[in-house]
Amino acid sequence: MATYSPAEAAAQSGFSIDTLRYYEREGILPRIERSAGGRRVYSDGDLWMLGFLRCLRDTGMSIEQLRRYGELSRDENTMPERVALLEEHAASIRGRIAELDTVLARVEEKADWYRGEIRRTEGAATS
Amino acid sequence: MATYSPAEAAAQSGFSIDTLRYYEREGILPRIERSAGGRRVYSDGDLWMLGFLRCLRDTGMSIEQLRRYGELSRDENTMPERVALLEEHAASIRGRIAELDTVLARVEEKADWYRGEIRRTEGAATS
DNA sequence: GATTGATCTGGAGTTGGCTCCAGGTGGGTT
DNA sequence: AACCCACCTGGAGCCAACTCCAGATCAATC
Repeated sequence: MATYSPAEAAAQSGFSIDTLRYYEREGILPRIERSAGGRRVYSDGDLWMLGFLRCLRDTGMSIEQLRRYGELSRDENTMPERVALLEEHAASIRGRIAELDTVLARVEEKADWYRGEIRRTEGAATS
Repeated sequence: MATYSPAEAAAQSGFSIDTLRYYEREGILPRIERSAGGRRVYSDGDLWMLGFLRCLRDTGMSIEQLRRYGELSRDENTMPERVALLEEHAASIRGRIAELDTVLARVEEKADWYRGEIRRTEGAATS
């Protein structure tokens, strides 16, 4: 199993080093292994978790919920809860997509309307 | 043309009264008409604008961009800029939808995997 | 005309989620 | 052994976007 320095973990996950420490303090991440000298040593598993956390975060899961997921992930017997949490999040993503679809249509409609107005105005000026 | 009190404008737009004042201070909204006594009186046009601003805001447009849109809306000759701004926003919405689609698949996959694990573990316990 | 509730103003405070800082240590290189 | 850069800790600071507050005013009602 490979190991990673804080800088590598940050580069690969897209979180900043400060954010990685913050997530650990907040209990989103487990206590990360340390080297003899006290530096953090991230494992493949940690990186995997980070990748998934980034997905959740990027799709709007709050720090509070992230912490809940992190805590559950440290207990083997919580898979049903994790499923529930993920399904809830999936539902919120679907809702969000629906909302975005609706607004996208409205924004495009409005842009079209403006384009029509512009043409109309140009026509008036030229006639 | 109907008119609306701050409370009505808030109720219909979904913004709080404080937010309406904030948006006006920030130049997102135009200076709203006042009654003899100095109270704000919102017009149908204002409410329409608020409805659209809410769509933009809810789909992640920043206050900064909202202000830009608001400012442009006060000048008749800026329709091309408004179109550009809306198209840019439409593009960002489309990008966001694509991202959400991707993550949604991944989250569902993970939930499925957990469900598989749960079944496996139950099976082991029962056998 | 007194009460009550909505609204006014300018400015301070809050929240979520980081981000930065000071002062100190680790450890590979010259 | 001296250098230097990455990293450590605890805690302060920051940013966007509101949200709340104090003290005053307006307007409809008793």
